[in-house]
Amino acid sequence: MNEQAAPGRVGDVRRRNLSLVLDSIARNADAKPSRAQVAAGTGLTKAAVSSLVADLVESGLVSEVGLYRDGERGRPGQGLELSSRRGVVGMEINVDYLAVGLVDLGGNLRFSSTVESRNRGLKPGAVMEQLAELAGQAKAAAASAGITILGGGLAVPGLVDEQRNIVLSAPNLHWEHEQLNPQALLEGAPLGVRLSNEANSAALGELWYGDGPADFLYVSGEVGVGGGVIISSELYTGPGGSAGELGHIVVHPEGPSCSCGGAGCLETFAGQEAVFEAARIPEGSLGGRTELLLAALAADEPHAKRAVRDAGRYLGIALASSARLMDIEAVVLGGHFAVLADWLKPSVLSSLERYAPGLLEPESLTVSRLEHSGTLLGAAGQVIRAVIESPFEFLLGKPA
Amino acid sequence: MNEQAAPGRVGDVRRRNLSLVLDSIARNADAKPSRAQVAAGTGLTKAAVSSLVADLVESGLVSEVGLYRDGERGRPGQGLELSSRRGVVGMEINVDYLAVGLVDLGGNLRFSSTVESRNRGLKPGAVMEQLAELAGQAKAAAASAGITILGGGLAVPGLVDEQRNIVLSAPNLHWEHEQLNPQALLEGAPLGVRLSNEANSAALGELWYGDGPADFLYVSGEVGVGGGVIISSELYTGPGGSAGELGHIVVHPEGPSCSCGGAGCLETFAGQEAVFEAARIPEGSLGGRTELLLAALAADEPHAKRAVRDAGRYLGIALASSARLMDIEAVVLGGHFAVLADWLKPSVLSSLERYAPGLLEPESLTVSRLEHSGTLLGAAGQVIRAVIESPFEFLLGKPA
DNA sequence: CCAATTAGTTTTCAATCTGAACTATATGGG
DNA sequence: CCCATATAGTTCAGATTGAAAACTAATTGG
Repeated sequence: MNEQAAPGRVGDVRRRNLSLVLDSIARNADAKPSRAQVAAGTGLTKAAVSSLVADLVESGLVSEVGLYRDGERGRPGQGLELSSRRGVVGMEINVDYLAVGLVDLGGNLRFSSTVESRNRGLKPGAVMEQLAELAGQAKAAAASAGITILGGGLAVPGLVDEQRNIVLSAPNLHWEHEQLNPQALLEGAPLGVRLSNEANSAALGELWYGDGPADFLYVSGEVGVGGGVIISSELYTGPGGSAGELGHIVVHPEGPSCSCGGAGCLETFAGQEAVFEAARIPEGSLGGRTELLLAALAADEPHAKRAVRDAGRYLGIALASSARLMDIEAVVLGGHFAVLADWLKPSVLSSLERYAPGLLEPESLTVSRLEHSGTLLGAAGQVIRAVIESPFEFLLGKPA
Repeated sequence: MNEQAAPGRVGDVRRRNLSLVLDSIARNADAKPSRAQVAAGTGLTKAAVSSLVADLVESGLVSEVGLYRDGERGRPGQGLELSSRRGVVGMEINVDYLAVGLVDLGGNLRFSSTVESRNRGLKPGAVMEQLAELAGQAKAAAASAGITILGGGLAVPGLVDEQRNIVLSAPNLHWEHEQLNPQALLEGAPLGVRLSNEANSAALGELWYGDGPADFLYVSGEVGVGGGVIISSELYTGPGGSAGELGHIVVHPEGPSCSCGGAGCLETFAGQEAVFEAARIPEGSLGGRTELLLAALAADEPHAKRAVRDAGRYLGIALASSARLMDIEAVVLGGHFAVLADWLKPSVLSSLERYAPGLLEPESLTVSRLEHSGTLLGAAGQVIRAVIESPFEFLLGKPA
């Protein structure tokens, strides 16, 4: 007998409805809905909602926030919200910085801190030590605000094995199959620390806390070119968990060889390194290469303009192919591409028009406004979503 | 309040378990499992399974097939199977033929019939009239075998709006936004007729009734180049339902313009028309263009060999990009590509090795063995799966 | 101050699973 | 031939849980 699905038990109904109620409170966080409003929104009866909310309040996931008098008549309701006294720590390792943020269950960034750090080539251990210091700051901030930390999310710019806490490959850090121990960053957090990919986390951040629609492709132009695919408000990771590698789509069969071993990849045309080089902005320039590039663009410097135009053209090709294959209807530009958006967008759009006319509307190509915090929010958000999706685990084993 | 998920009711548990039991019987069709075996396989108790099976038998979806004595001692079980007296009609409209098949719930092709028909440029009405004749044959076959027809699936080589029975675009038939009335093909079938895309149906046929693994990309080289993406044993259709359009991935930025309005699409290098032309096999050749091409390849004719090699090279590029973007781990070649596989595979593999080394193992590039019946089985299978996934609907309103 | 209105709780009921006890039907050794 | 053993399948009590309806609580406005 080959089976997979678990049998439905009577108690599953309650698990599902606990999640449904919690999700409803999360979605309507602005309204601080009452039990009656949650009942109307979910389709459950008031009686059922009362019972479910009682469990959620007892577990500490939901708080009552005083009376709520909005209507004209009748008894006022008790406003409900995800507890602001439970939080998750978002963390990010990137090529030239480290960052942490403390996010409460409601998705508010209550504390954050970033330090520059040239991590390329450093051993994971050394980087994790530095990150632990930052995590300590977040823990201190949580303690002084009376927030219990439930868990954490750690985003890295590479492919990860989430189950086993391994960074399979992060070429821009020069990491290859590195075992990490992210749990050590937050000793004692009941949900532990979840490892994730940077572009994927940024995409989720955009979905939950930015302007992302239910279906879009997030394009992250950090040192590498990464992507995150959101379908029906869920991250699409593919069977092996490494979907969204937009940077290694082949955009020219005679293109230069790529660090991935292939050739003609988008990253060889639109990666930061390729753009800086084509724009003739040497490595180690004083004042920062990005700033110099922006200055050159503002000054109409021809190499810079051409470099960005070409990057946009090939990005357009990759987006056209992606849209055909995955039926993508919207694109959000992040990272480096968000910074360059004013110069990049026109050539991306004209390239899309040439290679896939009518497929993507110009309005559906948007630019992220979350900047770096998007990745932190997304990394933490994955743990928050895990709580919202199965709050049952919290009902008995309540954290202090 | 913005909500989507439906609340869990107590009765949902039974709906889910009915499906679970039916699915277990379907998966283990070879074993004709007993109630006790289903209980062991699903994790439900014998008591629950007995009650669920009673409902399924009463509805006519499941039959008992005599005693089952396999063990050494003890009371023998009643073997269970999906009823062979309930069936679904699979139908296909393609550019140069029409086909129907009668498939019972167990997935056995009980009757099939194909006729050649040059449908390109014909009005949908004329084609549907011809198809109705074939459907009549299937109905007659069902009647004489005592099979009740529950519904049907109709596959067409183009993009469809499944909800509204519209063929949005089938360029190779010269159809554009055509309203069909597939229900008329099977008057009175309780589940109606479901419209679907040919490549997607073929992919599902491969998954359910062929050798397809749980995750793969099916590539259909009919007149156009189509694709179907299977992820975790489910068809990935994308937010708008048009995912898998492999034929219009851009494989060369300076490539020729394409019927889709774009340029450099895979179809302009690897579509049937492009291959025949490059191989210098003129339209309307006596003996069939495919047969002539195979003969030319067998005779080492240089234009033919080059045409197929180039098609393979560009197909390899498209597969490399697809694998990066969607994390695809296996590919099944179907249609024209299956016929040409012996000559095509080497160049596809060397192209993959050049553009995405190590990404796809050579063994994971396989060739479909279902041929045309794959599409019929897939089209019908979608209705069969719908029954397996929600058998509850059948419990009260039982078809005769 | 009371009618109207809305929030939330209590009570009764039905659905449905689990678990244990029970019945049904086979095999095989004495 | 018969009974211990084993396996299949059924019956029934018990627990969980949401629906529906009746009820209590709290507020506004005339």
